[in-house]
Amino acid sequence: MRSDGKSPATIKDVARLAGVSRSTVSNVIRGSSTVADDLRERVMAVIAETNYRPDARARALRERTTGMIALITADTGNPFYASLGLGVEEAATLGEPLMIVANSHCDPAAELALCDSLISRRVDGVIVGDLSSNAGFPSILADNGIPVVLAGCGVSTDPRIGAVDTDDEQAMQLIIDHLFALGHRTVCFAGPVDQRAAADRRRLAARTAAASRGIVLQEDRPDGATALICHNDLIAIDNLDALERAGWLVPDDVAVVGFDDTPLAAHRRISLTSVRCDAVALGRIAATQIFTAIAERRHATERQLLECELVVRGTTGPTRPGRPSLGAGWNPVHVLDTALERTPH
Amino acid sequence: MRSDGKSPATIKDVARLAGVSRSTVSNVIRGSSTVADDLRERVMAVIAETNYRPDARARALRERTTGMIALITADTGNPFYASLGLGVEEAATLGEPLMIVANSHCDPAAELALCDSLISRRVDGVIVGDLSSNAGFPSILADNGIPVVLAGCGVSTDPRIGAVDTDDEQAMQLIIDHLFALGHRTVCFAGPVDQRAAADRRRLAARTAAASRGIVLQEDRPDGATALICHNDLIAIDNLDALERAGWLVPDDVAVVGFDDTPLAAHRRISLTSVRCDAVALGRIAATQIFTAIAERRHATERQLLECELVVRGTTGPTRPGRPSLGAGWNPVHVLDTALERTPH
DNA sequence: CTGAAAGCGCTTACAG
DNA sequence: CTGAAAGCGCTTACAG
Repeated sequence: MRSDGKSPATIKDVARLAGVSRSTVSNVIRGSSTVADDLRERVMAVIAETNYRPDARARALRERTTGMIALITADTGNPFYASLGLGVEEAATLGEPLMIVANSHCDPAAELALCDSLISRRVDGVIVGDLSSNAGFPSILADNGIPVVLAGCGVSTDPRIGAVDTDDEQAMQLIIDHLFALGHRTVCFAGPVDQRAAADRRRLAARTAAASRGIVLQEDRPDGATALICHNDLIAIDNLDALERAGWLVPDDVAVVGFDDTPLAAHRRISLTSVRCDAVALGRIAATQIFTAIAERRHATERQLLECELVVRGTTGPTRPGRPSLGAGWNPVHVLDTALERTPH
Repeated sequence: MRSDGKSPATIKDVARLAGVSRSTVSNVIRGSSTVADDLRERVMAVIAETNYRPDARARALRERTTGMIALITADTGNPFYASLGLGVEEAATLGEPLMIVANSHCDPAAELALCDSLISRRVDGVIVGDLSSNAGFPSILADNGIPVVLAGCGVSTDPRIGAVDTDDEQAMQLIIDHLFALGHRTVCFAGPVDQRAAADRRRLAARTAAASRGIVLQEDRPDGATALICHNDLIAIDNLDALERAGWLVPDDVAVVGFDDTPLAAHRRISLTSVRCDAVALGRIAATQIFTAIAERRHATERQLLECELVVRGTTGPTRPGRPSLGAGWNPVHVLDTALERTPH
């Protein structure tokens, strides 16, 4: 297949051509130990002319490390995960480990299959962007000596698993307080179509916050609500669309709140009230945890919550007495896994 | 690090525990050759109780294959790439190869570094979602015996490189014809901030199509244009925002056209006229090419263009005499690499 | 049908 | 400072 019909040069080839031993070539490559200058030069020259690149597979086998980490995502179409990945990338500059980005779709079977594959491949660490409710795979990874940290999807009961997440309780309290001040007394929480841990968590936080204000919280049912609190911006933006197509006015009839403050929330035509959390920082922190855990050959066990900020925009406003509230005629849209499979309107 | 303090079971452990040779264990795992039922059962039992998982690193070294392919992306925040990845995933069910998704940001230095890493790791194949203009790394990959196909970013001059892309010439003709019919005679093409091959290609196609209608095409400058043809939806949506913030009316003063027909284009509040191309199909076709190339130990050399369809929505309308056209007061926004780093308005 | 042996391409003590 | 040897965990002919 190679144009020249030969297979890639190995360390053996280089050693032979340079007239040294394989150990010496290895030492030159790794910059370790002191190699005599003339030998080093000879080896370097041969490496350059043969275009030799050490085989990472062999190295991985020998060094018990692959230089690869995995980022497990729920929904590649959500810019939130893109930011998360960017944060990981930022933190990764040092050892430049390669990232496997895998979309589990929060499907338990897919998660398990992925977990198996990741263990077989002996990835150095795993960052979980979201997972199905009560998913067991992080513990299986830990059982196999792989450090894992949850990023943006709660805190595991397994002490061997690290976490960095938004402070959902605080965030939901901000949302509820904002809606309460605007006069809303019945609100609806709209989660994703699948069962994912992050949504469970936010749902619960919404419940607590609502209770603190005496607000009635409907979950995934609209009955009488004048505001829609959505699990994330993607869901919020989709519901905004669905509401307006069904004839409701936002924010006059019903308020809509998102979560993540993705770039689009700030778009003039969308102007979505949302919770800003620094997804890039989330990724960076998770990655840092993982990298130090790998370096110290231990699990990642730190847990950290990031404060959020409410960004008020055009989709929330005061309730207007006499306006219709949501009712039987309309149901919140539970965005499909990747928002990409929706049929275009 | 492992909770039980032991390292993962190896084939040697299994062989010992089952009282057979390593070859037999290997045969059982791979289902190959006929192993006596009783031995098979014993081995299976030991595998189950030791939780043995073959080490993919060793296997890769031995089998000269890694079961990993890479998808190189320009901008993870663009849902277009998410769809592309979904298509690859769809086609991958058979051998369930793991995907390395890497964001080159279309930066030549990053591309080269990534290329190096991919060669070292001996990935089985590479799908390129976009690349910098005249990037040489696909040929370097090919030099190293790695099949590569460009998906959605043109056709390489290197015959060893496969391609599947939108038919930009046809698509641009659709756009130009549509705008011409609406009365537009001067239009502006807005590309991404970086130099990427896909944009070069579209820019050229716009030039040809515009010439066919006697339309004046301004590139990245607004002067006198009444319509903005954007390289992709992300750029279009950002420009829509920028235009309206600057006081222009869309579509009354200026028309905006996107490319990709991402889910958001269909949103009621955005309603972006765009070119629909099946990104999932693009990914699926590219992946199929790669997989057959890998299986047949050759380069992927097919080239294929997919027809596109123009979806007319609310951002394009007839020119209105007397309305202001774009001028010195405003410049198109060239969206940053990942659209995620924009400061929120 | 089963196992001993060689080898994939590296790195790492260990002699010299 | 340099090289011979062992070994990482697999698979694949090849004997028996």
